[in-house]
Amino acid sequence: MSEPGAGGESLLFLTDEQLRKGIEAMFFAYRGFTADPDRILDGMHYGRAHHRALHFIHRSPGTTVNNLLNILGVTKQSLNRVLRGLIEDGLVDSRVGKEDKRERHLFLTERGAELERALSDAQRARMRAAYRAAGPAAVQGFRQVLEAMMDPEMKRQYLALKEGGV
Amino acid sequence: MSEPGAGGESLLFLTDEQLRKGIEAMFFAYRGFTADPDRILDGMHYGRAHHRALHFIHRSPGTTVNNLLNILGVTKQSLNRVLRGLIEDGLVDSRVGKEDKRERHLFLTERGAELERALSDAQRARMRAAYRAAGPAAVQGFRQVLEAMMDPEMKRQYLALKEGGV
DNA sequence: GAAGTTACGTCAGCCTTGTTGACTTTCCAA
DNA sequence: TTGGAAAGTCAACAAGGCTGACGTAACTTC
Repeated sequence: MSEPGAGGESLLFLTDEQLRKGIEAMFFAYRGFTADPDRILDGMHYGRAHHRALHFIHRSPGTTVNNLLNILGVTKQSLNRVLRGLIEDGLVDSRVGKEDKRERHLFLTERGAELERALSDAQRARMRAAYRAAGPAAVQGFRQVLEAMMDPEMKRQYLALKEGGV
Repeated sequence: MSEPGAGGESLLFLTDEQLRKGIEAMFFAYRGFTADPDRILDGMHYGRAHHRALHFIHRSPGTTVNNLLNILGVTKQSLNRVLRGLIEDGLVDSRVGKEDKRERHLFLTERGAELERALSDAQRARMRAAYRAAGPAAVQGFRQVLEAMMDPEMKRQYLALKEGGV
């Protein structure tokens, strides 16, 4: 697949200018990446943090608070606030663990799944358009660079979430 | 919802599962992307917002406040708070415009340039490592997908910042 | 020259989302 | 059985977004 090209050209390639463009591309693209969900959330008293929680609960139903904490990389107090709102509003269901009663297992309710769907539909639509515009080969490169950019621990989490093949 | 309906292989390609992986890759990679500068800023009473200001002032010395506002996409009140701190601490110099005295032109001071360098060295190091690991072809794809993900207006800004060729 | 517009700064107040610290409940192991 | 660790909750604070209102200087237009 990639072939780092022998010696010479892969050097020339990594000018500071090239790297700077990559950095700015990440900055501007991330804004686009979050723009659609943000727009939907705006007005409801929810934000990006709620979106993230919904996403990962949808993805791993029954996950514990601690689990979610590791994935999201925030403090439990911060997550708890977000979760409390979602639970009170009936978007998320929190069930005491059967094995270990200290744990809370999280699930989306009907309404929670509905909002999650709206958010991820919007985000997927943009991603789909970008993938289409760039083409399959570009997408592979995109994923490769992103994976190489993650901290090892994050990458571990990301890959563990795989479950669905490449 | 998903699955378009024509064409051959580009179909299989854009499954919701593929798109979801792309979404999660963006999420985890962005954390890595900001981790090193955040670590440096931590402890100083600065944050990511200060980093962004320093970056774009470094990049376009003499830029006006309004210019920066458009690039960063925040309100002037928000930017002003950040800028005020940087100016008071002697990292940024604000000079009244010669042509139009209403404008303020922004420059990094010696110390400002120093901090900017520390931040962008760290960020570039990670980007360089990721580029090396993924290879030249992947990098091209990476940039293509990111550009396609930007809002048109952001993309315009991003390309206008080019000045250095691809 | 007066009136309107633009660029910038600032005050006040709000919201989301991060933080730390202190606490309870539950589990487990010495 | 007791003491520590782990999971979760409550309280308070800070950063950095936001809106709205206002002031001032400088430019532009009529």
